[in-house]
Amino acid sequence: MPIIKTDRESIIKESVALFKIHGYHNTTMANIGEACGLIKGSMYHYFKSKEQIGLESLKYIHEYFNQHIFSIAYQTHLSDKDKMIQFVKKNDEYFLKSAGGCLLGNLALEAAHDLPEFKEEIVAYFTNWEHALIEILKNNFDSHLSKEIASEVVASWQGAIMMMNLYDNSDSYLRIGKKLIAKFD
Amino acid sequence: MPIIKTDRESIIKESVALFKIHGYHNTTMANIGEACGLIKGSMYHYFKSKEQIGLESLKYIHEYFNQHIFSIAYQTHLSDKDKMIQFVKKNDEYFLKSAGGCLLGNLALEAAHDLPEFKEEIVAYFTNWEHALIEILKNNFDSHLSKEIASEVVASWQGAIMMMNLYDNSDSYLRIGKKLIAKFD
Amino acid sequence: MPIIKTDRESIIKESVALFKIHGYHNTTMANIGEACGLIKGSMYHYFKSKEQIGLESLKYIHEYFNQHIFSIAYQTHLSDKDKMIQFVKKNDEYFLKSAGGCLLGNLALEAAHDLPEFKEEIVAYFTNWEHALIEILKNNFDSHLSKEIASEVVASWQGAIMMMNLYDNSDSYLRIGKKLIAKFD
Amino acid sequence: MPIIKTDRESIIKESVALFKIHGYHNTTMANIGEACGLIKGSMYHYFKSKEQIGLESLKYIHEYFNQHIFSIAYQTHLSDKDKMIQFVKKNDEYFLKSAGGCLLGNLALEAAHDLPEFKEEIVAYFTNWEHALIEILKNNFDSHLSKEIASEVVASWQGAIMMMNLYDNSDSYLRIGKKLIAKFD
DNA sequence: AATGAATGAGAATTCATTCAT
DNA sequence: AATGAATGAATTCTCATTCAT
Repeated sequence: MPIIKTDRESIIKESVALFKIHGYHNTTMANIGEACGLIKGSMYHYFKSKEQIGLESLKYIHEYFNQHIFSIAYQTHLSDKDKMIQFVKKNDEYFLKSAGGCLLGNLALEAAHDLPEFKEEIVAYFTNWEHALIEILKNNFDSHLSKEIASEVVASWQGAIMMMNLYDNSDSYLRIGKKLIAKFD
Repeated sequence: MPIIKTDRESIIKESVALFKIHGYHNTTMANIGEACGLIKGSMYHYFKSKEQIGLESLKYIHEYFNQHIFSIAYQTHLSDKDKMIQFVKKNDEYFLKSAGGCLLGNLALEAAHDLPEFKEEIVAYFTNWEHALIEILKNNFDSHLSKEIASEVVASWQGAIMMMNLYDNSDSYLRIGKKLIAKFD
Repeated sequence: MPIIKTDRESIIKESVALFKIHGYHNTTMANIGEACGLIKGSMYHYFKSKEQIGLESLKYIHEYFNQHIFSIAYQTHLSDKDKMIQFVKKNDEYFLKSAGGCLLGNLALEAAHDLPEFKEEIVAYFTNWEHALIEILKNNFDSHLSKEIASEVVASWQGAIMMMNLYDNSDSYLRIGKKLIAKFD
Repeated sequence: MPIIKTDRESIIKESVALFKIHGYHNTTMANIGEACGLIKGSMYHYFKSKEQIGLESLKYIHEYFNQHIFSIAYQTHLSDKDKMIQFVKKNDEYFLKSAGGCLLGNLALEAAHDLPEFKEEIVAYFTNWEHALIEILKNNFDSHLSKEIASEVVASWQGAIMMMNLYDNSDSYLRIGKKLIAKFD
């Protein structure tokens, strides 16, 4: 996993914010530069292309989820229910706070047909998300059902994030996590 | 409302296909022209701008759903269960056949922040979708629950369509419709 | 001199109005068509090119001046003073009524370097104007002075028409004619 | 006001020359670029649009006149007659040397109706020109007559510059200045 | 005569990228 | 590391013109 230096990291952070809101193709190197207090040409000191910035942005967020959210599923000192509570809590914190929804979800549609490296990262992200949920569910649901629930939840969350962005209302989104936790009662 | 003449309509159809797969900003007038057997400049005979093509593409699909899918909810000669069966059937037919997922959903992520007219149309589409579902549900579920189910289903469907596009697997997507019909047993 | 048919003439009239206000290069065939209630392609039934419309517009106005204004100088039944009074009167009538100034003067600058046929017509127009004035002046002023006055007056009138258009004030313009008539007292 | 950096200034200078000869609408960004030894897109490094180049070209020449010609009227160490002699001399130098006539006058005809910012600058230029002349005249002529002479002279000069461009003959143009100076004898 | 459709060249503008300093 | 300048390709859009009907 890429350990990003401070300056590269700040460019990535700004890029993530811009890509989430405006999309990949509708964000320019000049936009990113402006957000970083640099001119567009200076970005090429840190990244060899816009595509690399895009890809590292995806990896950066993916890694964030791996470390702070998906990892919860693999902790040994928590009960399954507590894992799920933590998982949902962290997930909600991230998506309620972060304007523009889910970077990987947003770019999924733009990238699926034209940017294979992006697609690969995005697929891996959603797969890891599902695996994490399966890990929490597997002791309480059989393997097949766990998989079903996991993929349903990931999809529902993504759809709900999209709607939350359109309607500026988080009720539906939050209900998904609540129902998921309720499965452990 | 948009009673489009044959030629305008064929441009819109090609545009819809391209926008769904490549996104709005990553589809050029030259791409659209090529798909229509015209040169790029000729499109301006029919539409005053790319943005107008985008907006009419959204309206065209929205209208298609109004006429062929959402309308099922308001038919008087069908039972609620049969309405839902029909609704799900038509929905599935559309999304399984049509490459690239849901135009309105796809553009929601790209355009929500930069193209307010697009956003307006997209919001109206999802609202109509929910209203149609509520109409089918309202005799069997109380008002509040109907709304909840409807918005959940729309979001889940959108999320599932996104995943179907990424994973090339329709199982999760199809399960949503099945569960919805099962609510009437 | 071209005897223009009714329909050609109405296109020319609209074109004159548009060229005066917007200039030659900034007036499109579509603009002209719209003003005539035709589509742009239909103009090619009457004229083979935009350049021909431009040239005939110049000739049309030139001919108008020949017939209605410059001709006054060559009438035999009027005194020189009365000729000048009539000349100034007709001139004033034309330029006060017609929005946008002098077509030939306006296009002079656009055409002088890039449209030699236009330039030729424009030069002929101003030359005829001067000749007419010389004709009226020649009995009262020696040949050299008549020429000087004539060319000064044409230039002053053109400059004043330009200013009248910018400032929306006809005082300076009208003074030129008055002074010219006063030369016969 | 426009303290233009070297490179911006050289683009403006080339643009002025092109606009004077070919007009605003008939000069392309590619023409300007070629004259500057750049490709058309590179101009956008210095100016945000063609319109901005046009407007700055007008301001540049206006400023030139303010500093080198109009300013003569407000100098304290010269007699009125000497001011006028200097004024005419500098004016003549400029217009005899500079191909294509008066930028502000030329664009007045093209732009007055479609580019309000251009018109504003052009009006201000001619107004300053008149004010300068009034300043020189006011001690020898009453206020009303000074104004009349000034506006007549500006208009005559503009008309004469137009004719000088068409006929390639500066006699009439030069006579205006001579007569103006003679008023002080 | 007139239209609507189509064209091809070219217009202004954008943008990722490169490079000398 | 950072900048400002420059590039070349591409993008949206315009426009005079042609042509089949």
